[in-house]
Amino acid sequence: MTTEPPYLAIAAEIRRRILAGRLAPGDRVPSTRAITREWGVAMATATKALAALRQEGLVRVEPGVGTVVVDPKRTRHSTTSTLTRTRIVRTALDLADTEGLNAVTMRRLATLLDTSAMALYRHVPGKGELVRLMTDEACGEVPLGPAPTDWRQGLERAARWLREVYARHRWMAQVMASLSRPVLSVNAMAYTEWVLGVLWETPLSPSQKLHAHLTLFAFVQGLAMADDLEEQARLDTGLSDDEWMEQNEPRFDAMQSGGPYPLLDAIAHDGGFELSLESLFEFGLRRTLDGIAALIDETSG
Amino acid sequence: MTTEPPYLAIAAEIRRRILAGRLAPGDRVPSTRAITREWGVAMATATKALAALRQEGLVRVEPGVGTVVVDPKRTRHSTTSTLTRTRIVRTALDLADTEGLNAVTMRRLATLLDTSAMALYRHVPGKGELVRLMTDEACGEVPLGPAPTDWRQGLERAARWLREVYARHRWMAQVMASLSRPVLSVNAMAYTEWVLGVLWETPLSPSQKLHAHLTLFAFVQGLAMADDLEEQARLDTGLSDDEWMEQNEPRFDAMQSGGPYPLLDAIAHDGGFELSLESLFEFGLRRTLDGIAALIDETSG
DNA sequence: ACCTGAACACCGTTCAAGT
DNA sequence: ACCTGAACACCGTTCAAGT
Repeated sequence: MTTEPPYLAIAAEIRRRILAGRLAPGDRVPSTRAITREWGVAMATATKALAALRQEGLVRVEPGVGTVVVDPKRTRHSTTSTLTRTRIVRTALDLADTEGLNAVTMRRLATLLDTSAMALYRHVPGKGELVRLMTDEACGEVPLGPAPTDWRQGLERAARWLREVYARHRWMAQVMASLSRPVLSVNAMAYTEWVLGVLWETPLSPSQKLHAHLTLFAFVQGLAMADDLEEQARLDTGLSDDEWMEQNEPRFDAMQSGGPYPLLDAIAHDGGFELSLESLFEFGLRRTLDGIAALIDETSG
Repeated sequence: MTTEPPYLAIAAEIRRRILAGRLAPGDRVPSTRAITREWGVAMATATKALAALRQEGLVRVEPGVGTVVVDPKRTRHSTTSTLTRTRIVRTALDLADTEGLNAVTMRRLATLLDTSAMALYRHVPGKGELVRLMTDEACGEVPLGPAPTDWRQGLERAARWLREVYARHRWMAQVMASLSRPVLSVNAMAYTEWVLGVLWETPLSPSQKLHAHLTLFAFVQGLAMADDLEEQARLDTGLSDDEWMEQNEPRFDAMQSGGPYPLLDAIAHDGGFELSLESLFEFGLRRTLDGIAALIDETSG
């Protein structure tokens, strides 16, 4: 038996653990750091050992997790579909929807698409532009339909359309809000045009039409931001809203010492009166439309 | 002359450049990378050379910039004020106000406070909690004053209060919005209590009171988000809104091919009818209050 | 008691090199 | 033409060590 290089010996040992089932598919194999400790070798040796296993196809680097055991049953995308801008944008969209915008990193995206991070830059100039493409794609998913003749029905449909887009893609609340630098999105522009068209027959001045549109937009945007923050909190902490409230009860109690809040208390003890973002949307939508109706009455009267 | 170690020779050369004025205070000295290229030495040598200069007090590491020449005139905080939670929070607040929330990193904060990043963790459990402390501090800056007896005046004052808080600290739009997991802030709770108090004498149900409050909150939040995104864009790109518009004109023109937008065009060519977030705030505030007034009339009538 | 340095596991992006 | 690897200059946080 010739003296085997240490890195091969280490790779062999980890291979044995995998084949014996002691390390199941998806499990993390020892990190380079762990290997240096366990075998008393240098980092370079540990890295080489893992690289050998990676080359064999036994393990794979999962960004954000570490090096994990590959599942041999999961038939790897043998039809290595070519990398295209659309494929990148769609994958990024899915990722943002399920794990939040923070999870969309070039490296993570690259492993999902089975390429290197740098290959993405051949199809997309950078992350900023990628996010812009994602918003445009998202705005194109839901059709607006023909504009109703009644301005109120039209504004209401526009608000519901926007709310649905945000509901499908909560992360969009973080990027859509800019008013003076509108998102360079064909589909977002079509939406604005649609709303202005709906208001065209009203006696409002062009400036008032734009203000009316953006008032409703800001309200829906504020709600979407709340939606997004809560979703993000759920993903980050793994806690539901109720669990979070329960866990933070002592802190809320401690804050009571800063002064009594009888009205807030009354509401909290009634369980927030079935307050949901859905009921808030319906309430606020009606109030805002009533307010705009008052202005239109005033102007035409 | 004994053979000087290479790292000392390199340090001496850079020192000469500084003393000769070829490298002025604030200028970047060669990075470790640049040193390896210029002198053909290993990274370890380059690092040791810079460390020597740092120890002398001639240069200092400016996170996000590199190693820069120290200004000897700027009398360094000789009264090394002790590190306290308040001092950390105030410094973080200033930093977020001037450079955005993204600029608030533990390392950056530490150099501003003349300590190591890890020293901060002795006073603050982590970054999330730091941001929470910042919001509470910010909400405490502006006094709400006594509540008016008229609900409409009260709601209006609440909206203006919130808008002022956001105007002073644009980054807050990113963290305040959550409704089901309220920010654990004494001062934010006091604000909610104040608004509910203002609405107490109206004939609205408790649930409607809460909805009315949050409708206005969502609107102001949506506007604040726009403010923040625009500020952030200005900081990131260094472009004013007008410069940005000019630079992106070709892209907007290209989008026209996706369909004609006559109404948007008409507005764009009139310069947006003096649309500003300020005029939008005034417009939307009035509409929302009118809408709530309609509900109150209906309920009491 | 308080602070530090090195390390871990990440980021986006540049650049030179490979097929 | 397309993709890759190494590198740069960062992150937040843990841990063991220093004064």
